[in-house]
Amino acid sequence: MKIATWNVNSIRTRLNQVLDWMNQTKPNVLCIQETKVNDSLFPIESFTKQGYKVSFYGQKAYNGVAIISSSSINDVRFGFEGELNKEQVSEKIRNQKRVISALINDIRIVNLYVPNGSEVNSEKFFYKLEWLECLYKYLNVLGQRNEPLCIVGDFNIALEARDIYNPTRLEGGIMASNQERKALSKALGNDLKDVFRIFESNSKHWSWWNYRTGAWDRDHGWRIDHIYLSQELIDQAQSCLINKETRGNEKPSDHAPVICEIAWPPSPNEIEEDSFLLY
DNA sequence: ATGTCGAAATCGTTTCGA
Repeated sequence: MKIATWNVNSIRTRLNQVLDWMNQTKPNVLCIQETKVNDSLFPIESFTKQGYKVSFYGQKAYNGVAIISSSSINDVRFGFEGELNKEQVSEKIRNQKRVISALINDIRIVNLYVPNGSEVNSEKFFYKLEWLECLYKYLNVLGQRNEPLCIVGDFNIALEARDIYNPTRLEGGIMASNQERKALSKALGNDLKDVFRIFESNSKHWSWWNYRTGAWDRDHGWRIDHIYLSQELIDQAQSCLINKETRGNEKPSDHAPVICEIAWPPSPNEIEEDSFLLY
């Protein structure tokens, strides 16, 4: 099973690039962020024509998330309020459409667009920290349900020095501050693992290059798009790659897709071996 | 400090967010 995440920076502007990439890559599930479109204007048919189902949670101009899947999409939940009660999610958090989740092949897929935060200690920065505290509560609820978890998205945070092209200069700044890193690490807890780091420990693997400053040409990138898996899925993970070539397209998104492959559902053989190990 | 994008409103240039 191939699960991918991609911040497309407007699904309508990027539609043909996304369809081309899907045609080449054939993901089972593609989670997209920054769709920047009202639900009534989402280009549903472009995906259903290719045999995919689609669920979305969007708004005009900003934000917006969607799940596109070849298997049926079940128990779709919108926003943090899909799991938390109203007192736990403030109105300003509810107003930005950044969270959608669903059960697909018995995996709870969560698609996130974490706020950018603008500058450390700005109003938007504190919004980001509040949002991450909500994420912590949200993932706590999910963790109690015994579903295999796959949390993907644009996290707008590089958790480690090796995830940034110039850590000396950039650590401590937005997307690499201690406050953001601590808040995200707390939200993720101990069970969820960044599947990319299971297969690749070196630096210089990026998923985002700023449109400004010739970042792509200089390879000045950040790895801020992640796929986190709970243990039973990590055990079945086979690969995790960043398709950076899409960043070289004409009129590209500033983000590249990240895709992981998981042997799922596990073969009957493996299930037997697992139960044997219990004895 | 700034570069470039995408979308919306103020409709052709400006503003916001990233």
